Amino acid sequence: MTIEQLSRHPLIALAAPYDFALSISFWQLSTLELCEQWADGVYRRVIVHNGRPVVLSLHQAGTVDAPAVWAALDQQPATLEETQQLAPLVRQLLGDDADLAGFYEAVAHDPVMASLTQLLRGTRPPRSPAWETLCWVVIGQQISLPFARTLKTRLVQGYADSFDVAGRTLFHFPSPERLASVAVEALLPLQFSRNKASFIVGLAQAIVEERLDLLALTDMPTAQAVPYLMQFRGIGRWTAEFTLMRALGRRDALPANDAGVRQAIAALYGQRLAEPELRVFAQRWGDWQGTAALYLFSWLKTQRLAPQAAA
DNA sequence: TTCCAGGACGACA
DNA sequence: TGTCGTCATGGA
Repeated sequence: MTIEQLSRHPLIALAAPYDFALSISFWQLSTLELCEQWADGVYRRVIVHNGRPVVLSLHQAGTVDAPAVWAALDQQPATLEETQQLAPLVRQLLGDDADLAGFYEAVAHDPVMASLTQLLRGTRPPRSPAWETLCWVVIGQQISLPFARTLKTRLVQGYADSFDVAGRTLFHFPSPERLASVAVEALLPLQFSRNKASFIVGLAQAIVEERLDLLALTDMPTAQAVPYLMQFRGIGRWTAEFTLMRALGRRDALPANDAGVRQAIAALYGQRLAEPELRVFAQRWGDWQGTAALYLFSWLKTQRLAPQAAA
């Protein structure tokens, strides 16, 4: 399908450079295909629109240097009015405010990171809602990615609404209200540890009881948001930083204790660093350490996917 | 069998 | 404040 044909639809222009496919497939090994999907060049996620859950589909239209998407709601192309209404959310979902050019310039002095920015040019990982992200990250604490994925799948299969789209099942992540009412014991048969189950339920209850305000994170600098999150049981520094990086796209939020970050630095820079040393090491990226971490993750993803793609 | 995974918490010195 | 044991499972 050509751009001309696609241009029948109202377009949402995005900041360049932006590689839609590269960016969306970023989380392919973790959360993708449960609450968000990437198939046939289309990104799908369930959103609440005018008070009801609908399947939002984003179709690529444009190029890396002139990027744009067009939207559909429940498989029907959005009207001009709907597109205008959806544009801010779409831009937020796609991390359109991330200043990639600024990042590339800031790390140009680091040959390794500079080569990554060339290899992954236009990568701007999609963001997911803070509550959904926080749960994903808590689930992912300490366990392997495949097992984390198993737990995530069981959680959404048990507690999320599902939508059949293009022959696939798409889940709408359960709200805090839904998970706050779940008994910790009910998650144990899903192979959640008691700690992990109580963290998830407890955080949901904190939101319902308005002790935890994830919306307030938007207006907090990262240095304030990290200790704010860490007040709550189940959220350590890694979880706070990972959530801020993933959900809010904080360029200065570096999950320095992350095994993936350490692994990527060991592979690319030849240095196996513990958390304190890694934080010092990361100062070379200035306040772009979170964005740099995303590029390290993205590079790791290409390494992990390569053998599977060849198989 | 041991160690490591996209850790956090609580006890203890 | 820093260290260590514990939780919990799967895979290499």
